[in-house]
Amino acid sequence: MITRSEENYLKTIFSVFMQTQNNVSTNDIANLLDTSPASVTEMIKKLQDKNLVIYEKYNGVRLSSEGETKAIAIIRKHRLWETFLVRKLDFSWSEVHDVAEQLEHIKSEKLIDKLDQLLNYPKFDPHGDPIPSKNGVFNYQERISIFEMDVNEEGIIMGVSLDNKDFLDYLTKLKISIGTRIKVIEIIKFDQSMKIEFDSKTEHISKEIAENILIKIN
Amino acid sequence: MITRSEENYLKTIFSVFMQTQNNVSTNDIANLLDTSPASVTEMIKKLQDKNLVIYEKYNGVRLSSEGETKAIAIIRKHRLWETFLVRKLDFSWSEVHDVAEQLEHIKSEKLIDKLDQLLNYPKFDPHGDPIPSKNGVFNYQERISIFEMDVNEEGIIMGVSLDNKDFLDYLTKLKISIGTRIKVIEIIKFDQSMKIEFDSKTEHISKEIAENILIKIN
DNA sequence: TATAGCTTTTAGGCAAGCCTAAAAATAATT
DNA sequence: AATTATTTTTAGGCTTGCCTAAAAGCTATA
Repeated sequence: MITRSEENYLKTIFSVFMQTQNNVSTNDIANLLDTSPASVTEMIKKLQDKNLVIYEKYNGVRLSSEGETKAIAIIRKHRLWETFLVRKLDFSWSEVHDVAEQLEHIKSEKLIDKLDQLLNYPKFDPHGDPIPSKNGVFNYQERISIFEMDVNEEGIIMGVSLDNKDFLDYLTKLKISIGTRIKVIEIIKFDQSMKIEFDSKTEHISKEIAENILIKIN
Repeated sequence: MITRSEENYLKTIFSVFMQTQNNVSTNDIANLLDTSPASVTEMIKKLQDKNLVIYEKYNGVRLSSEGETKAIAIIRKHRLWETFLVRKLDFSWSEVHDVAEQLEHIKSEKLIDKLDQLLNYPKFDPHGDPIPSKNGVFNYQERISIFEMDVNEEGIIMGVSLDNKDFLDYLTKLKISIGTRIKVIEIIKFDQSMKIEFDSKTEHISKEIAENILIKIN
């Protein structure tokens, strides 16, 4: 049996490894899980004993294939629950995270399969992140941030790269959501802020905002 | 913050007290929670420190009003989740218990309110037990078991008094569910088994089955 | 290459929630 | 009422998952 805490470690190791393709450091895990490096070392050893990670002292850690399977299953559950909360219970973009963080640890294969079915087998969650299928396959979608776009370029919003309440609330206020078609009107050299057009109106967004909104490419 | 374990103790104390109207004994709690009496004593002290129970050494325990509020909230969550699983995810009568046991500990008031709304504010769960409202009010329905009925008496099934997989699976096989109208045809003196009629057919059920099916009275 | 500065690990501790064994209190029976 | 049986509590231990402080190992820079 895998504990809730172990699941959180696996999820964290998975997502850092996805981004860096390198063994994940003790310190990084400690920061992300808001715990001490000493606790991380200890837990990694437990995960190693269970064959869920590959670990070498002073050299970081990565998931074994068994660990990866488990991590993907947790991510699948998290993203399906987020989708459920938004679609069926009218949660807003910014409210789903904490609740999904709890729901992702519920153990019942049938529950997740049925939830998947209820939601009609969604491929992306409300943040635009891919939901792995039951057999662990992700449906990637190449995305770039608005910040990387040129003037006059157009795109469809496909997700965000930041899961921060204030950020998401601001997007809601601007009425920007997944599927919104936008066009870059102007880039202000001085502060790299951008004027963008969508739904027949223009808005001015900061560099920080532009960097964290992702559009579909090609 | 109240822990999952504490929640389970409160729930247990509440339900035993409901049945007996007496202080609940250490041993009873230990048996129901499948733990040792020593652990129960220890936990009760913790709950007492948190003002959730009223406890006197060697004299059992009962809930404080604060503890009762918490217990009712957990029962509300459990029964709403059971209703959700059956109605929205096609779980059968017998499958919901274990999953609801996990889901009842998810902490989010909004989640429960929205779930309640999605299900259209149900008053009874799939076993026919009342779901307390947000402010803790139960909608009781007086019920008796089929075993207490006389020959030729009729009634509508309103619930069960046993949450056992084999029992519930058997009811499913007989196609007996909540709302089914039944009539007692014959009572066999020897083993107190009963012939009952429903949906234009007769079935023969044992005393044990009859005792655990509840019908609406009046 | 030696040393200063991180990072990581080890060592020793703590709270929660459980355990067993033994002691104390209560209940039942002779 | 005294003794036996049962229930409950206390005492001491264990595991999990966390902590801090100190030691050990790496890395970067003078």
